[in-house]
Amino acid sequence: MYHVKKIDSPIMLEINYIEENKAHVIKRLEKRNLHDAADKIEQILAINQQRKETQLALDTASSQVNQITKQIEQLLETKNKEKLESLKAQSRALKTGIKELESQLNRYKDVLQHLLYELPNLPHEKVPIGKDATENQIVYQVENIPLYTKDKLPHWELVAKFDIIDFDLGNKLTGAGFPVYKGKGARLQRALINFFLDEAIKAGYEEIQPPILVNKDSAYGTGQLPDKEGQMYELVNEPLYLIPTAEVPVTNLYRGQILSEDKLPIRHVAYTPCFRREAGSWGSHVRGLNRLHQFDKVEIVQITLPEISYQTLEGMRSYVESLVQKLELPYRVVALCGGDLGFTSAFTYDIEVFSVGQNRWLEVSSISNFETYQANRMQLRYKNSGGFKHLLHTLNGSAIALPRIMAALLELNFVEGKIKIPTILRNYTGFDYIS
RNA sequence: GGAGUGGUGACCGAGCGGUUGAAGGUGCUCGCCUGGAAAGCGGGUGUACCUCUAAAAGGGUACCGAGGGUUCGAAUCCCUCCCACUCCGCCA
Repeated sequence: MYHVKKIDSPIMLEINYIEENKAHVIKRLEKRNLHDAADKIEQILAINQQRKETQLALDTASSQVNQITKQIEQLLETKNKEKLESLKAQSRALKTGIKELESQLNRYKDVLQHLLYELPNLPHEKVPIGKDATENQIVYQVENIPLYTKDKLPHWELVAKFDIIDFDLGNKLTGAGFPVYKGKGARLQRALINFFLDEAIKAGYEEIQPPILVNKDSAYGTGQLPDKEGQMYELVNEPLYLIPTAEVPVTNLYRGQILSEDKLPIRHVAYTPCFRREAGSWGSHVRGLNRLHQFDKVEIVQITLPEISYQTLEGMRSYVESLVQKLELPYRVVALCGGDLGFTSAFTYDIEVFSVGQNRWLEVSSISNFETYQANRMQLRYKNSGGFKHLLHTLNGSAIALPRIMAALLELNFVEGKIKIPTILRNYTGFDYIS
């Protein structure tokens, strides 16, 4: 059986913060519309109190045993057998109580760990108030959104017309949500991947090719577990998960590390396929490439000092914007409101491109600052010049997820019966049109 | 799949029942030396939890892959599991 490593420290760090900032924590959690936030926090603190009391009782008893052991050591040479035996008996008697206390303590720790693992990150103060996606705040939008006209086709019609992506073949091989890219469709996708990777490398990100299967420790580290249990594909004969995003393996590269300041910031880019079960989220609005079980994504990850992480977030945002600009796609940037914010994130920007064939915005990138949330779970820290250890901040962003970019790109550039490839991609595709 | 070796601190590496939170080294750090550096010399340098503090200092407990057992006492002995490496086989 696979055993998730129990980590004492992050739990306790976090619990102390909660204890000292109870009102603040509850208020922030309520921003997520977590209505029972106060109850949850009270419950956590109550169990923590019991944990402390048990710890104290256990330490006291253990200390007594240690005292007796020392006395025995001294007595070994004098041959006072009776005294020796009575001390041994005393120690044995204490032992049963110790065992009881130990198992009690472990129970409290387990419960506490579960409760804390199920607590989402605290939203940053700038996160807009709101209950769902409709209340996200648009922070930027291009001025001229292309007009939807009847000659604009949704991408699922275009890809069928030009025979570049085949959903039926995917159904045959695997099932819904696993499309087959063919010919110029495959080449366009590969061109985009290479373009995104090259751009990231130019921007100073180091490329990584991680495993696309990860173990439980990794999935807990970045917070996919326990929150997204059931959303990941899990192997039946090994306790491994197919990654839902490169964020998982790439961030976990640094799990358990104490980095020196001169190594920071860490900047990585990785291209990987991503796998998501998307259980219960299918409907007519997710036709074609809009939602898939397997898709390709280029992901950027940064690990930075806490004091600059929001600057870093802005940098990542403008980097992703530069990509959609170079692809000449109309886009907007939204700040996710409390109700729409992901479980692990403290602040998230979504980049959405306009789909002229569907007359709607499509999310192509999500750029988040997790602050210390993931670092805390992963025990990812740095040592400053004074020798003090602090948790780092982790961030990541899609740069960019392929399917919807592909969809928007095909739809926008379908003019006069053929699809024009954006100038910047032509060196990568080796062709200028799909016709 | 078969056979074997091994998992110790930021890192390398000793220890194989009591004075070991853990030798030695590297790294880091402070001081001396120097015009400055290198070398050299001397000192310091694990983590977490509990307790005590306004805070620090202090006190206690636990931790040598994980879990359990033996013992007054376990890094050291026993059991189970996990992981890594090596050789053979098979295979991209």
